[in-house]
Amino acid sequence: MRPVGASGVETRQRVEATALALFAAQGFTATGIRQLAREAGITSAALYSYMGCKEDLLASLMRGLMEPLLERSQTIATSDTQPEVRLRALARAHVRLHGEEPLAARIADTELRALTGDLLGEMLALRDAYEALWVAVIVDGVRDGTFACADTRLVAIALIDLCTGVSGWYRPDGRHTLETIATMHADLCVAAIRAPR
Amino acid sequence: MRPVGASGVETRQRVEATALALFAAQGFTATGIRQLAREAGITSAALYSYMGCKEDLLASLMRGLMEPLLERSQTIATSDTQPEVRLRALARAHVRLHGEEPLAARIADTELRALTGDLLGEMLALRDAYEALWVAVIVDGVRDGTFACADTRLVAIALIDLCTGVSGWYRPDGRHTLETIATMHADLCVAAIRAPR
DNA sequence: TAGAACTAACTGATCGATCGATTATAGTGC
DNA sequence: GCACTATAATCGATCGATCAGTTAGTTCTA
Repeated sequence: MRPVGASGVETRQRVEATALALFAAQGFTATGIRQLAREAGITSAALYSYMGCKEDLLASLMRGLMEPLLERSQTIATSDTQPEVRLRALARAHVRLHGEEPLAARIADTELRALTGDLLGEMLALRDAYEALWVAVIVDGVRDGTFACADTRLVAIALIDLCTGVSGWYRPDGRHTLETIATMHADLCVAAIRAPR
Repeated sequence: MRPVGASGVETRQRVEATALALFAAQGFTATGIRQLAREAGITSAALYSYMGCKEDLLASLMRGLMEPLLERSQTIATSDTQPEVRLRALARAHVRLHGEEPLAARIADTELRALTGDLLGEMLALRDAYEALWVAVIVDGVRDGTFACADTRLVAIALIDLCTGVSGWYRPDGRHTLETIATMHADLCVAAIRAPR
């Protein structure tokens, strides 16, 4: 039964926003499609107009964070600037997106294990490509003497993790702007591996 | 039907080890008690000899990480040493335990949202008490001029997160000993917030 | 010392509930 | 009239937890 004035575009947005909120708050598996549908204002059967299956919905939400993050970061990592400038910009981009999209970030950071098959492969590839950008920038910095570190991959992961917690606590009405927070994290990253003078 | 030679002590250990592995690999909610029981070598009914309910089991696994972590860290944070020494030791303790107990760490880091009521309150209190130790040490370091940072809480969380990723990749047969990795992380933490000279 | 009584360590079956996904159908809007 | 946007009902399956019962191991007592 189609309600008066129903719009597929709006309903899709509601479904996605509801899924973001519920998956982030209680986890993918713990969110049943009946709850998702009810809170999106439709029935569970109607959900399948907007998603292939539940796992497809999860993957698309995660993609919604990972793809822009990777894109922004690829541009930064390949820019013709000093490694320190690039590392700062990588950190900023990471914190910014995690602050702008905390729900998607939280899902992307915790629900990889809910994915199977090709979807899992795809998300792992995005994650690995993203990490590789950080590694490359740090390697450049070590090579030109800006940075010093004993294990580039370990450090890249540690710094990415350092920038990741924002999604758990940032609020737009908090003490600092997201830009300030992003800068603080960038400062921490650069200071952490700056080579001794 | 009691099997010949069955031992409650051994069975309990198997249940806990199985739960650690499964909860960490696929998530708490996605791990059904029939699977847990089967892989522990008993039936789902027998599980209830070893846990109050599924959520109780989760909480006890998380407690198994959080309590020693908090204990070790309390001793460190209240020791009569310089803030830098204490921060290094906090980071080491964190990385060490996350490397020694990667499964419990992974669960503690991702499954808080599966808890409800008093259990959730308890775990949140442990987490908050733990964070407060880092904050206190960093505050001391800022006060005595060793450290410089604009927002102590933000930095404490960022540094804890920096040390947390180990549980995702450390393997005992890897390139570095856990002690070396712990030291690297401690170095990153101290360098990240050391005051300019 | 043997058997009864008890405790420990389970089992198969069941309960009430929910799960993700599908199907036939129906109202809406252009 | 047809594409869109839903619905109620249903399917086959699984969920966490409980219950009545069974076997193994230990202790007690006559």
